Amino acid sequence: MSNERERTYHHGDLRRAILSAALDAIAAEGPAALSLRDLARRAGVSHAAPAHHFKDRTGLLTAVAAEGYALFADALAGAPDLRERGVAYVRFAATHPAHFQVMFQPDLYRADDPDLLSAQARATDALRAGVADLPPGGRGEDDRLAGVAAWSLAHGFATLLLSGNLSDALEGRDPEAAFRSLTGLIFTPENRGDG
Amino acid sequence: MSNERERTYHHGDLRRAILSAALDAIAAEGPAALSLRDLARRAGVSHAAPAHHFKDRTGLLTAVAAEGYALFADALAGAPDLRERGVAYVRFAATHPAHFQVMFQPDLYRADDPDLLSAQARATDALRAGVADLPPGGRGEDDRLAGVAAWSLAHGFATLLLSGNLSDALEGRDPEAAFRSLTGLIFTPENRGDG
DNA sequence: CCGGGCATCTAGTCATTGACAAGTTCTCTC
DNA sequence: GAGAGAACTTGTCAATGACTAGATGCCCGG
Repeated sequence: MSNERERTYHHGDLRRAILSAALDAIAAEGPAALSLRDLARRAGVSHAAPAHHFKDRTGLLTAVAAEGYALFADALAGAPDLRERGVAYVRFAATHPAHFQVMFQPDLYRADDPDLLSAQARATDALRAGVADLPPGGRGEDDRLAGVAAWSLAHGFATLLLSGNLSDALEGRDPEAAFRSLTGLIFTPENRGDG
Repeated sequence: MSNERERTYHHGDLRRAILSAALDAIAAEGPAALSLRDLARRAGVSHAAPAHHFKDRTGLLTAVAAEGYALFADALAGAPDLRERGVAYVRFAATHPAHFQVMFQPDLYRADDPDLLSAQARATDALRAGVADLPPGGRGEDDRLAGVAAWSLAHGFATLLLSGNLSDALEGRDPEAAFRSLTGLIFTPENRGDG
């Protein structure tokens, strides 16, 4: 029960410790720089300890992606309308950069992992629910394209933000607020979907 | 002068051979899976040969990014108006997935490389030129936001496309065409910038 | 209370890789 | 035709991911 740092044989919650350290490392230097042995050192355990919880380097990244999609689904579910869902999308990326980065690089993890799949499904549902209250529509498959458009806008903004490509244009402005007013430019009154 | 595969001591054009092999590998398995030694094997040279041309693994990826930005600038420059520039953006991503992937992951390469910087500047100019012919504007800094919006839309679409997230929504439709009609949904006549 | 079973972690090893150093072979120029 | 330098090779080292076998401590049944 050593919740303290009393260095017993059993760590207590090594899985979470490794995951958190991984998130820090990814946020700081990208997923490529991630080293299992380094994470083990930071957690004060042997070099093979992480393997027990995650099997693999890929397994660790799969866990990151799964957790990411779960948190993502929660974040999206809390938003009232399409616009705020977009804002939540951007906010999630800004708040959980490591998760976000891994989630959208499928070559980093095992896409067939059960935990990942269910979390991913929840997130997809939340996303689709947001698109559902788009303009009246009736234009057939254009509705789907409109969903893709909204998704692309939020995703592009989030991605560019994380890669540092928006720092010039935003000049220190709050990204979230910037995105909110940005949507105001695009979704003019006539084709706006929210209240 | 052995332009043939006559296996002389000097390869002939090893730099390009390594670069091309790298692009293949990245497109197939992502930048993380890239191995200098593997590229050397494919090119039929010793394991240290790539280092002479690229110094580093990071150096190789820097070269990829630099070439990418150069090609990107060319691709963007050819487009007549904002919408077509967006289409060119998407087309570039689809045509040069490896370049595109590396370009927008700055933690993979050396951002202060001279060649990279000049190519990047050219691309940025081409991008800004596209935004210049946006709606009449007069709304002050909203113009900048509108540029960010257009960029986000194209970038998000391209990124989601490459990560395979649009395959469901597009159902085999041509991504380029899909993006084109998508822009038609957003840029309604009144705030459309092109002819 | 205690003994076995199991999850958790350690220690040791191997193949692979990136990076570097030093040497070899070719080419080009003066 | 020699030497200077570019292009490539060989050899080596530390670090890493992955695997195996073994040590440790917690928990549950008797």
